[in-house]
This record gives sequence, C-alpha cells and structure tokens, in this order.
Amino acid sequence: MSFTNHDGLRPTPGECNSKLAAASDALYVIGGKWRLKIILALADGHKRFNEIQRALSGISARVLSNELKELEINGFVIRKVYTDFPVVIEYELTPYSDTLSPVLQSLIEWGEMHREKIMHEGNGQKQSAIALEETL
Amino acid sequence: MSFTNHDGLRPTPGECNSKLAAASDALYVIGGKWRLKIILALADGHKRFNEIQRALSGISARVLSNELKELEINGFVIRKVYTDFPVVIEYELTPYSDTLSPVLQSLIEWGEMHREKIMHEGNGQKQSAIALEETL
DNA sequence: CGGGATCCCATTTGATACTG
DNA sequence: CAGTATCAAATGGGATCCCG
Repeated sequence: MSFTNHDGLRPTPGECNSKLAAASDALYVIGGKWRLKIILALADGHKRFNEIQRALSGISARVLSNELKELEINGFVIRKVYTDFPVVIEYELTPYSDTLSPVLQSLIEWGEMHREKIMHEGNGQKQSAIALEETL
Repeated sequence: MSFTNHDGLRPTPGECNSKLAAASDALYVIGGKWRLKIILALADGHKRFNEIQRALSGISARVLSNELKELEINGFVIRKVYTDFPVVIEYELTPYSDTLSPVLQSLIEWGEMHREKIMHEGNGQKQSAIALEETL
C-alpha cells in the first residue's frame, strides 16, 4: 500500500518529491517506448541497424534512427563505422549503459513475475495486460 | 559494454530475447510518461485527484483520469469513495504496487546518479539530459 | 471537487520511396 | 545496408463546458 524508506517508515512528502524528481530525470533519458528495449537488444553484443530493427519487431527505421541518435547523444550507445570493404556500421553499448543494469534487472524480473500473475489469474474480468503485440 | 548474466557471462541471444519479452511485458503496463510517476506520487499515502495533479506538474485532468483508470484496471491503484458529506474520493496504492519497489528503487537511484553525472560533466557539447521541464 | 464529453491542434508515427 | 525525405494517418494532449 505504501513504500517504505530505509528506516522502514512511510516516506515523507519531501522524500517523495525528491524521489519523484530523480525518477523523472531517469525517465527523461531512458523512458519512452523503445529506449530500454534497444539497450536490451544490444546487451548481447554489437548489432547492425537492421539487426536491431528485426530484434525489436514493430519499430520503423525512422524511429529507430532517431532513438539511436538520442541514445548516442546521451552516452548509452556508440556507433562504430568500419571502413573496410564493405563498410559495416555497428552499434554497441557503452560502459555507461552498464550502470543501468540494476534497473533493467529489476524490470525484467518484475515483468516475468507479472506475466506469471496475469497468466494464472485466469484473466478474470478486466482485460489482461501483457505485451500481446510484442509476442506476435 | 554488455550486461552479464548470473554466471558473469555475456547473455546469449536466447536469454536476451526472453529478457526483452519480459521487459516489454513490464513496460506495457508501467511504461508511458506518467504511470510510474503517479505511483510514486501515491507512495507517501493516499491522495485526492487534484492533489495528484498538483504533485505531478504538467499532467492534465484528462490524462490523469485515463491513467488512473488504467492503473486501477491493472491493479496498482484503488479508488476509494467516502460517501460522507462532503463526498471524498481518494486514490491509494494496492499491495501489488509494492512489488514494484525494486524497480522504482533502482530507477530512483539511477536517476540520482545520472543527475550527478550530468551536472558534473560541465555539459560538454551535447545537450544535457535531465528532466528540465519537470524541475520548472 | 472529481471527473466525462467534445473540439481541435500538435506531435508522433507509419508507409513508401529514394539515396549514398 | 543504412539511413533520409515526404506525406498521410493516428495519437496525444490542451482547453472548455458541463454535470453530480
């Protein structure tokens, strides 16, 4: 019903506001529909543009292009151009992306737990809420 | 540069795909611009509609209304109507919201860390990336 | 106060075509 | 392959009015 702080107490409004601000800062750079997914898609190694697009079914080239630029500006992704022939362009995560590990880890674990829950509750009355489209 | 799994190894593509799916499931319900912020706004106790709106500067009544409905459907928030006079309507988090604690915690910590980094790097050339609007 | 309904504009996105 | 350009369509979101 409420989160507890390190003292096991309900957080004060002041604490909550600063937490809200911190979360907002985070969401500002890694929020949105694709950011974290792109980072995850690159987590098992560098990929080329079209590989990323295939890994994240549903994203258009234009959106992927824009998101990659943003991620590069913010230091999560690096774009490497190998000028050998044929020219190969690859994207890979920077070390800074590793700092997101706890966030991604907890998000993934929560997602697995949530999916379990949704599957088991027989989908009572309200429409369930797993990423149906993604699974297609 | 890459995340490691519990064995300290780079995750395999298969592992990554299932992680991507899990993260997608999570983002499907708690993604979006406001969901997590609303939950955080309620973390220090029940609030009324307008209190939430004030806590999250920038959200319109219509959007807040829609988001609260979604959060209610998905079991994160409960809407309580006190029919005394005057009628009072309050929103509060359900116990299920507590399962998000690790996600929120890591997100908040990352946000704090990231803000520090942005502040200190003198904002070299690329535009910085903290939630400026939120701070206004 | 707590919203629902409508209108209308702005931004985002998708599809397609095109280029280096 | 790795994108960019362009146009149309969808979506988001603000403003306003209204009701209980």
